Amino acid sequence: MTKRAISIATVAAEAGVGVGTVSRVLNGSDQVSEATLKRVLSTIERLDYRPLRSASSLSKGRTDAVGILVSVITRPSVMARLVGVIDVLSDAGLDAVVFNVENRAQLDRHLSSIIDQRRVDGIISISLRIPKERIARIRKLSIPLVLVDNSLPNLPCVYIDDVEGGKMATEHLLSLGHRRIGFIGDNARSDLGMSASENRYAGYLMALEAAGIEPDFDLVARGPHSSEAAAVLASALFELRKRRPTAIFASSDTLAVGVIKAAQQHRHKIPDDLAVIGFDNLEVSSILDISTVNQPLLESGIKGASKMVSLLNGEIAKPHREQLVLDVVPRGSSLGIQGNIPTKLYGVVEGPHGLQILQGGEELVS
Amino acid sequence: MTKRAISIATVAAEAGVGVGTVSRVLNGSDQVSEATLKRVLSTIERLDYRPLRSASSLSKGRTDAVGILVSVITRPSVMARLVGVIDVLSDAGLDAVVFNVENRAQLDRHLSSIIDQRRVDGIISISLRIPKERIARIRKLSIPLVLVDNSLPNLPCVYIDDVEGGKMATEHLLSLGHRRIGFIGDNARSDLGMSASENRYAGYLMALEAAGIEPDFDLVARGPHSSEAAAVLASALFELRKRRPTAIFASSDTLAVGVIKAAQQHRHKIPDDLAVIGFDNLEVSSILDISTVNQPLLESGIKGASKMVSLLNGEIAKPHREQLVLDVVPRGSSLGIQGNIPTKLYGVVEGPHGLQILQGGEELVS
DNA sequence: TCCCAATTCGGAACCGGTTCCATGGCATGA
DNA sequence: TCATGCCATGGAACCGGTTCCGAATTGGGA
Repeated sequence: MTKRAISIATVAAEAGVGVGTVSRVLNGSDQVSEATLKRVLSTIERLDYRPLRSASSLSKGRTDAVGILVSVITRPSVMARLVGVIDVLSDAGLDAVVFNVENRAQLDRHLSSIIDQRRVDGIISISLRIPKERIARIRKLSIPLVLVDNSLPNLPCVYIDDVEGGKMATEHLLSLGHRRIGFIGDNARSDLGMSASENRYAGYLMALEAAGIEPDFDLVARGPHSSEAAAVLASALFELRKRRPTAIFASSDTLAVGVIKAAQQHRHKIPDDLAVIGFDNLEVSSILDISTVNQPLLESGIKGASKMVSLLNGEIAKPHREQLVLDVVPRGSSLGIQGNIPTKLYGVVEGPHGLQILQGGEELVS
Repeated sequence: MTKRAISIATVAAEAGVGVGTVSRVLNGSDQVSEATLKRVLSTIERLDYRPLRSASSLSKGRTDAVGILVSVITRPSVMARLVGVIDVLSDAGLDAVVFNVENRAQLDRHLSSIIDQRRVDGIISISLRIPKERIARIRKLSIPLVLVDNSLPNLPCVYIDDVEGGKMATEHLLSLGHRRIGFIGDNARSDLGMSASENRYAGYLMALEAAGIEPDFDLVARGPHSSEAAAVLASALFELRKRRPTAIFASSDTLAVGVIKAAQQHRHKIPDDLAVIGFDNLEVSSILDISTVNQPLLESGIKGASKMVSLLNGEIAKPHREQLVLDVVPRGSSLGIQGNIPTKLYGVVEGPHGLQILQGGEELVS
């Protein structure tokens, strides 16, 4: 309706060169003489010309965008990974197209639209299991696929050993002398294949067995992934009275928060009456002084996206499959040492309108 | 390298029709006879053909993608809005391209690349102020722009009245008899223009003035947006001994968590020694029984994205500028009523391997 | 039986870049 | 001086869809 947007032809005409030359300038070819380069660049500048993305996508045969499949995105752990992924892609000049997946049907719909329409150059899957037949199809089209927080043979992925993590958490409680250790985890969701909680449960069982303790399934409870649900489940475990657990391993910090809240309601002192350990080392566990198993969340996203960038550059992702390390972070909820608030580098100063902590003390990522 | 992907020409040849006809079938034109329609459809099915996104983008002149600019994405409040946006866009068949913005330079870089290369059809900005000159440019190119958690004249936006919210929170504390009310908020960040905390502070001052209370700037503190920082600041306020606040308004729930933690460390009973109210009504405030001001986070994303969908369909976004309502959610941290854990619909049942809360009781969004 | 309008359809032109090939100019070496 | 070769360059062909125009077919009415 208004005047037509300037195209590469306009620039070429204006600069008195051919379209090929302008294209070469845009793509930084060295086949252009100094003088022409300068002239074309100044024309581009003067006309404020930018090549149209979809046109270059069409002829180049790639989109410079990466699709990110994310399970229930609201979980803080998932989010941390996502942030890592987005930041790396953005630095590499790639668009991050995010697809939120909440059930199997959505997963299928998104996958087929992504794959078949080639709207992205690669796919990163976060905390999600992709069905076998889809993987085969992706392979056949040779679209790079990277798994984050998941592992499959022959595919580049970044993952942790959830079984080992569950074992570590349980061993921590065992080492403190606990024998009746409860487990609170997520409902198994076979549709999306988020198996972290169940794997941690497996580790829990292994640790108990190694310690010669018969597992008591009355101390095991599962529910939706929310603090509220965990609190309800913990309350149910407390109803066992004498037979109640002296310690609980919650398969994520979000659940651990609920457990602690329930314990407070029931007037159980932490950690004397009930020790608690969570998983993930979310910010909330630090401030609430909850023991946990640390896993590098942000890092998993960063490493996963880096692999994708390598693959798109035709390189081979250096460590093809990468397992990140876990470590127990003991805090007040199991040790009972009154941990002080971590002041880190924070320095409180007198500001213009009250007290102030100056920025930069903040844990900035990049 | 391998056999060339099938194109619309292949389908046309195979079905014995012209490319135009195939295109009409793809786009649901009614200018196609029943018989041809069926034949083309079956050919498409047989060849498993899908039109290439970038090709159709080029000729249609649109990308069917929306750019989402997000401030520091890690904040739960921002995340909730983002989820709302993504879900609505996804339902409308639009790609969500997410850009994480952590400083002014990034904002500029992303904006120019988005706008100039026309890689998206519209832009949604979440909790972010777009510089005036950029807005002008976006307007000139007539690219739809929707603001979420921000408001500017003549632009479609979804927002709340932060000043009013700050007033409501403070009035809640005043109504409980508190006179020495502290404020803990974020550092002002002029670069990204996230002014929510400062606006809530303005409301705090207004409420105090309306109650005839002289503001005491010794009770005001600002720092980075984290629980840890808030805990440190709250501790500093407690050092005032006799002059210390009897209540604190934290400009977000994340900060309120830190305040409560600090109070516990200092052996201040909540709410008797110290009442606390936050802002946002995050999940954590519910489980920790923290009073707060509820704002519809998910809804803001949903409404913002809906406006975008309307705009892209050439319609006019119905309520052009939409202000969402706030309401105080009084909980234990100010009222002191021992709120029980909200059990909602949760029913605990005996599962195959321990107790279980069946899914569906979970607060599913869509 | 003939004419006109409506319906359906084929295919060229086009969207705006990229790439490859042919060309012309210049320098170098014999 | 001429042959050789390299480098810079113009421009056609192409990427894979969409759209529009003109043609062919059909049906109905006179």
